[in-house]
Amino acid sequence: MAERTASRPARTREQILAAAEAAVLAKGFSGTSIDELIAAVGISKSGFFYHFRDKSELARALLERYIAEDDRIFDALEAQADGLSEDPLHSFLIGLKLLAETFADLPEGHPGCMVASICYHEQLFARGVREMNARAMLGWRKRFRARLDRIVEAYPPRVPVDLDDVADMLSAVVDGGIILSKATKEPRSLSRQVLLYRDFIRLLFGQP
Amino acid sequence: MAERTASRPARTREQILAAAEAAVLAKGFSGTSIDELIAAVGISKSGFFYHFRDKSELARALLERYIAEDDRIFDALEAQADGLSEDPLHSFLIGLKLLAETFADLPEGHPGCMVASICYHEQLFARGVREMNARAMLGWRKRFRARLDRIVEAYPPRVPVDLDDVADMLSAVVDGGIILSKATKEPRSLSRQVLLYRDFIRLLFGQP
DNA sequence: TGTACATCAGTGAACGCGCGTTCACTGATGTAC
DNA sequence: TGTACATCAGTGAACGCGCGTTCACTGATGTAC
Repeated sequence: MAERTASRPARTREQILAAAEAAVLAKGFSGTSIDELIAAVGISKSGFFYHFRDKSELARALLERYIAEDDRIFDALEAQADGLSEDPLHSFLIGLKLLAETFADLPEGHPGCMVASICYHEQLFARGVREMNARAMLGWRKRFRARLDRIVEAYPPRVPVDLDDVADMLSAVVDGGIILSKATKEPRSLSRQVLLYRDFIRLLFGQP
Repeated sequence: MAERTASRPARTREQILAAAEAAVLAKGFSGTSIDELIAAVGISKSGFFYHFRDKSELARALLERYIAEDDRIFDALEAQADGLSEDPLHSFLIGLKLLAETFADLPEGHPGCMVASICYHEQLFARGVREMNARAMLGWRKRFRARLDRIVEAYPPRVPVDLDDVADMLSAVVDGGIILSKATKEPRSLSRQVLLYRDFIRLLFGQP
């Protein structure tokens, strides 16, 4: 019975962040109270303020954690795809397929994108948080753009496109697909949207 | 000087809704207080509760108004596009171009999609609001799907696709494009994403 | 090996402000006869 | 045309609860000598 208090090192902070992420994605930042977080984790209110100076520091940490985790996932997916094909187009297409499968494997559907949630709360946060959000989005652009640059060397696009826009479109389709899935309560929609983006890439760079 | 109180029929309700929409899209629903709305409109708190039983009725009215306005905009765009071409594919492509221009004409960028905002607050609202959200999204699917059905009669798609997914993709690209624009603070991104979706449609149904 | 001190990871109680909501009331306009 | 009543579009004051935040304190573990 004392296990709940035992064997709990600095993992409390991580538990707070996990509870906060789920709550914020489901109810928004202002809709999430510190009281409900400490109830979920099993600490006192002062325990929360030991880990975070104030609520806005929680927002910062939440976004930081989300971006790092997201980057980790993309790194792993890209490495896996690159191991399956040396051709830049095929590797990208494989990566998209893997991404779609990752999304399809979430039984309850994707819980939501923290970057998107913060976009719809932007006026609540200090400039630092909004800049972090922008950097994350631009980081994904850069990541996907690098792959597109290698693709166009071998496969000229069949219509003129701005490669930054094509890179951005993956972020847009994922964020939009999440909203589509959430609104319609059809968890599968998200992965189907990613596969449609994959069709676009195939049509755009595929041989005529 | 008394003009502020004069000539103000049932327009107060509309002013409350306009102020609420802007605030909710910028700060989230819980982050928007009734106090700030009545300050913006210039009425007392009881004046607010004369128009809305409670705050959750405001959410319902906000979503209802947003969906109606959105439908009105799409009706107008489609009518305009249909006036410019009788061919279903060309008309759809024209409509997408007009939509992109509409977005490009918003100097501050798109203020946000109420359906998306509510998705990221879903646990806050009663079932009725969430169902309204789902119906709105499915309504857009039906609207765009009807156009795609007419397109495939004349232009067989060059790769096999589910037309509901292709219809959904427009909603996803718009919602995702809004988030992309908001996060990066690049208002033009949204209309560029719509034009990329247009490229996809052209590639998908265009002659080889 | 023992003692002194520092740090870590919290507890418990209190505070005060802002929030959504209620209630009795009101002046202006509309309608019936 | 005048009077009685009803409805519309609010006002003003009060309430109480939940929220984020602060502050003094604490027991367990780590480190220096």
